[in-house]
Amino acid sequence: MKSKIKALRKQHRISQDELAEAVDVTRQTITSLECEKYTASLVLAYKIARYFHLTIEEVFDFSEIQ
Amino acid sequence: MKSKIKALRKQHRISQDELAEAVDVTRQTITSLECEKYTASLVLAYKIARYFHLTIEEVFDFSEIQ
DNA sequence: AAAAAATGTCAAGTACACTTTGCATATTTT
DNA sequence: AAAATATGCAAAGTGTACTTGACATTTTTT
Repeated sequence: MKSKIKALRKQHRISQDELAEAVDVTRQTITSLECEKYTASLVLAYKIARYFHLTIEEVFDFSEIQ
Repeated sequence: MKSKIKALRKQHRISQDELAEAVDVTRQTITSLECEKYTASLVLAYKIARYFHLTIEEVFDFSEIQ
């Protein structure tokens, strides 16, 4: 699923490692989300959105669903 | 994870079966979410929220995270 | 230019979201 | 009260989110 994670991360000038630690997953998980290898779980989506002070819907792109 | 799914479904006077069909999962999945057997995927959470014309954050309870 | 930090990827393993089928009980409708 | 509909649950299977560890390449810093 497309998302603004990479763009938000760059705006905040933090590495994948820093974001990973902040939301309590491995760096590999962040890489996979940014490269659209798979879709975040609901809880991880929430943690990432909250980290950037945004809503889930603001971070993830649901336009291609259904 | 706690959610307002059951309450919203009753407000809308639809069965688990109807909601399941609307969001393209089995009735068992809806039962499991309502009984907190597991947490919806991001995509399913979105579909359910959209069905009720709400945001994901309005339907699911993230207050117990972290 | 060299060193350090950041990123992408691969492979194998674990945990859990979701399916399918089927049955038992509860609730609603007739 | 009987019939129909709705709900809860169990067990076994599939797919995928996420982990771990390790390596190669790119980007940034010195």
